[in-house]
Amino acid sequence: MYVSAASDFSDATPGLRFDFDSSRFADIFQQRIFHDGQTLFREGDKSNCVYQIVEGVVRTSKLLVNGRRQILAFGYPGDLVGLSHDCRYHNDCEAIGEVKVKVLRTNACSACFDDDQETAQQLMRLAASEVCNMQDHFLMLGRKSAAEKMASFLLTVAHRAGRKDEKGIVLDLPMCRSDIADFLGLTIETVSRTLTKLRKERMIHLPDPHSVRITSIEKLRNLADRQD
Amino acid sequence: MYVSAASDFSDATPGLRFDFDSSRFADIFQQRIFHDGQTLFREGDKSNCVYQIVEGVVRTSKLLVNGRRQILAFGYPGDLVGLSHDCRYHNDCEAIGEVKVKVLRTNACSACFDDDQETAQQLMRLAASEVCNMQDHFLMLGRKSAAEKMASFLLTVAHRAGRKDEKGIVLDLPMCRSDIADFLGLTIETVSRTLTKLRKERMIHLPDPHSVRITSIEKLRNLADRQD
DNA sequence: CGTCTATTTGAGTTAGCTCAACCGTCGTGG
DNA sequence: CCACGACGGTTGAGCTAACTCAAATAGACG
Repeated sequence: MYVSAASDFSDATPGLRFDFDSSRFADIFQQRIFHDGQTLFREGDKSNCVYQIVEGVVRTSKLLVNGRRQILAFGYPGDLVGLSHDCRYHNDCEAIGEVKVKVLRTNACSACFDDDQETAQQLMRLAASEVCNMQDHFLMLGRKSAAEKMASFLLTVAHRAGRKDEKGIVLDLPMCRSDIADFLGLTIETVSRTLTKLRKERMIHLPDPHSVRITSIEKLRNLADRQD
Repeated sequence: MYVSAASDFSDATPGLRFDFDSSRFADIFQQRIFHDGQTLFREGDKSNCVYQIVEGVVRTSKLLVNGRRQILAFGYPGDLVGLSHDCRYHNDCEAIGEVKVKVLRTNACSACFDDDQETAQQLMRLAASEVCNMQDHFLMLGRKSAAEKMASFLLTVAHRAGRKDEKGIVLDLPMCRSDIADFLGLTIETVSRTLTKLRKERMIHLPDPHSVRITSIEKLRNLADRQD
């Protein structure tokens, strides 16, 4: 489970922000580093920690028996991963590159912080707002073309982690093509072709495979929710 | 937002059950009937009610600007719809056929029931378990073929609202083909053809368009999460 | 009986998939 | 230092699952 705690990621969750009060939780907080590809947790593991990303990016995913994979979300700084309604994690979570997290131990079989009503309410709102983000992901998976998916994805990352400079907006894509493919429900080839297509249509530059410069955010927005 | 409150819907949320203590909420509870196609709420509406389905089925959905639609979930008796993390609903919700609901007025801008910690915790767990259900829906939308989607869908409905008799499991499908199509990310034609295909492969009978009899649950299960 | 709507079925098209080749980068070992 | 293989990404060619468009069928209802 993935929860966005930053205010400026999704238009659907404006102004929502959540910072753990570290002093209050000093006894249960702990910083930790994960390296590229390392697992934070796996589906089915007993869940006794919630993680808040401090630096870097993680991916949460589910596997089908035959090896097909769906990436549920990319977790950026501020986001929470690992919330569960029972004692188990319900998806895998891995680091993409170097990732620094705060580890928050939860009491036995609950992520509700029974003893702290205020925090529980914060988590409730976060969970509800995460449901909201997931709903947009549904729309994308079920009802958008490859180009529309890619445009939506780039805009989301831009909104989340884009840096503005004189020539436009610059993004890092630390995840590999197969991560993007499994997030959007496409193949790596289609991801690659679609990026090339957006480049040829002068919406983006691709200085290298893991950097994107958005050169026309208007075109990209038109594509992401086209009217036809 | 949709929350499953019944224990036996998803294998991922075993044993989770939630019944509002009506006596405790007598002052804010109210029963209400909605007729086929009637709207419980629309995306963007101010959210001051949560609904628990008592009889019938509802659909929650989101619309793309161009009219494309994604159905997020079908709400069955026991389920909660209309939870929000802010003051607004983030999807549409309509009745399918005659629907009886309990209406639960929430205080101004919160579904957290600030004054009732126990209920707040229940809702938290429900929201988390709903996220869990949604994750399975992701896998289906992003990574399954039409036949696999249909098989998964039928099994889910069977688990939720199937009746067992001497010849197998019988389901009602009160929703129309276009609802199913928009839930699975397919077209109505593909839904229809896929049902016909499952019928010809002797997994189901179709006595009429809104009834299904599962004749081989094993075949259906194999198809839903095939190993190849 | 005619109209309307939902569903099914058929025929042809296409977006995205599969399979394969190719390219550039990087780390390793001779 | 270079050769080599591994890996991630891009591109091409052909295929196919699902889509679009169209027509046929079947109930429901006035």
